[in-house]
Amino acid sequence: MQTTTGNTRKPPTLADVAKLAGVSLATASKSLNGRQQVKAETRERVLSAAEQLNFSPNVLARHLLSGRSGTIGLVTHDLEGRFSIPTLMGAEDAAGTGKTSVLLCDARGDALREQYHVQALLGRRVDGLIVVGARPDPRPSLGQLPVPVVYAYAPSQDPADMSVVTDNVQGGRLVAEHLLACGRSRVAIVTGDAGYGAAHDRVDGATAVLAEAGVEVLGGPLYGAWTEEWGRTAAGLVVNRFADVDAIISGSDQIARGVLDTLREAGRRVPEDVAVTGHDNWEILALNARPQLTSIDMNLEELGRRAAALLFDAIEGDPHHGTEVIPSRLVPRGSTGPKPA
Amino acid sequence: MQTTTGNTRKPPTLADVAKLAGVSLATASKSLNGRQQVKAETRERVLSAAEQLNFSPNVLARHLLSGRSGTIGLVTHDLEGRFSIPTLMGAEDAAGTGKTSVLLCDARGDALREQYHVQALLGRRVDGLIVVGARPDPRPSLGQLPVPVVYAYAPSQDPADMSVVTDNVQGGRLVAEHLLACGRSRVAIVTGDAGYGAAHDRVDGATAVLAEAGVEVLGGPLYGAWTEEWGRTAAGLVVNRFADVDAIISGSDQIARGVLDTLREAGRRVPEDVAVTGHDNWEILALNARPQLTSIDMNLEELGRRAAALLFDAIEGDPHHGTEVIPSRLVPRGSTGPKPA
DNA sequence: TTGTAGGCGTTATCAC
DNA sequence: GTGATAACGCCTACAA
Repeated sequence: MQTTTGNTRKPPTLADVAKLAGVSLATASKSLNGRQQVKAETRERVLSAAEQLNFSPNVLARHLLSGRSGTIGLVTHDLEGRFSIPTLMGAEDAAGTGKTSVLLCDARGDALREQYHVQALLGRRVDGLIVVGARPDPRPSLGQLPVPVVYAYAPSQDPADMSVVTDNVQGGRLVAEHLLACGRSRVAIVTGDAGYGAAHDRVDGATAVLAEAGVEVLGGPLYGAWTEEWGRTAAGLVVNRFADVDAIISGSDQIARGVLDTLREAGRRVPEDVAVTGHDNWEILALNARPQLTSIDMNLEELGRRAAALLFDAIEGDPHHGTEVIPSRLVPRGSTGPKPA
Repeated sequence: MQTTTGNTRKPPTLADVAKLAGVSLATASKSLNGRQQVKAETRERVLSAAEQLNFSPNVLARHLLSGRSGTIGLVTHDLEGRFSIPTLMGAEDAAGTGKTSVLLCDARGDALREQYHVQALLGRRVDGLIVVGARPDPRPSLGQLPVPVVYAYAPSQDPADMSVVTDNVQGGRLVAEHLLACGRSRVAIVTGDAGYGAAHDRVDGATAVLAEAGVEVLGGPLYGAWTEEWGRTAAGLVVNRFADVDAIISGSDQIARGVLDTLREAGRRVPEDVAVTGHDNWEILALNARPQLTSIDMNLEELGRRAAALLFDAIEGDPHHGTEVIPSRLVPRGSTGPKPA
């Protein structure tokens, strides 16, 4: 580690390096940037001078010329939440590997705050913007901006925008296919708030597959809340009304946890008597469940990476349009399995 | 909303505004920055020109002069984790209100990646750095850097650095005081990995308070893992060995959830027979528990805000030193209450 | 009250 | 191979 004396001194500039190496600014620049038009020995001298001064080039100054800041803005609406974080990780992943950095803002679901942050980011001359929603329903477009925008998780209402979302319908299908493969035929669905498009999509995917197999959802899907409490309550309703239920599809892992609790207390064995599935693959819930929870992973990190990739394409001048859908995957665990004969 | 035509055109510059307003660069600058040396009417003209062009000043260019980038770097080691997010929110909160933005990097617990990110951030001329750890144990210092650094959640091993951490000892005390106030005297402790300093600190705080009241911890604290599974197992041990236990202090909310499950299945009523406390106040776990979980909130957002405040102080030339401790607070819920007579 | 000119740190384009 | 020099977009003395 270099012995940088003091905290306050301004960082060394290219001029300092050049002076120390006894060359001109131009030569110093070329040396450091690997240009070929400089003698090896000279380059050595510059490099060691830079090393000695602990020089790191001022990226901001570089931006003035290039017109690119090497920075993207990430506006999230759900920083404390479950869904934005993996998306954000994926985006940071895709961005960070190169030499673009991520400016993070939390708009907390407030359109005004969003507007404010977007303006601030534009002032910082970000090369592009990713907007991560809090829930998967379509949201208003930011409109025409001087830089490309990708909407992640929550798509833009404007089909001309770029959006990346999870495939909730397919997620629902995966669950149903899995349960059918397990030999289940008395299937109930317990899911969350009917105000969420995702709730319906997941139900639609599942019911479609079940219907093809001639299986009807017992009593129809039960909508409620995204809580364990509702899972417990709803599972009670199901068990009372359909004693021979052999599978319960839950709209989220939280709901599934509640379902599992009620089943255990009702003396139903999982998965022997009743198979249970969750959704989201929230490991803190899924892995700690008894038994561990079969769930749908929405591949949110992949979604984030994809969003970043689309954004970079657009920045490079190759914009896509419309909504891209990231498939989910089933993560089978102990809460499902073949139905005993 | 301005009708910005096209996606690709370069943003307008101050020169464009000046030209449109028919004034010089300097006058345009003064007008936009509220300098007094310009006629009201002229200012109007400039402002409306700026409006018309949808001009937003290039903050990066401004940095070249001021030497400040209006940006801080946030290096986290636990982006997917429970603890860094609220800290990050607090920091973003404190920063975002002003006009400094946050550059986010996830180092994922890897020192090399951390080093890399720090260099990248320094290249971007951040005004300061906040490093958020993944676990509360002391970590190696980054050493002398050209900008101030604050270590959040995980303190630096070097006392000359600035650190902000949670008060785990005090958290432990709060729990013990609460349980004593509830009239409990047969108290067990179930906590996580003994490799975590936080586990010991919380235990120490609790046992100290209990000892003062003449209460010993039944069988001594049980160390294990930060999982529900261990909570279930350990609670089983406790109940078998100490039938008259009337309180179980859990080292985390996850553990507490496991404890609650075992107690319910053992036929113990909570809180009547046994009071249970958690730690972390992870709402997804605490609020969904039966009954809802009394827990310790570490005030992580406050921690983040404080870290940012310390950083800003240091940036302004008023650096603090040493480790600042943020007190926790008890959040009482249904899992604790007075012991019935 | 307004305009001119220099400089912030870097890179690219030329001459040398 | 190397070195002046002109940008980039903005701000701030200073001059007019």
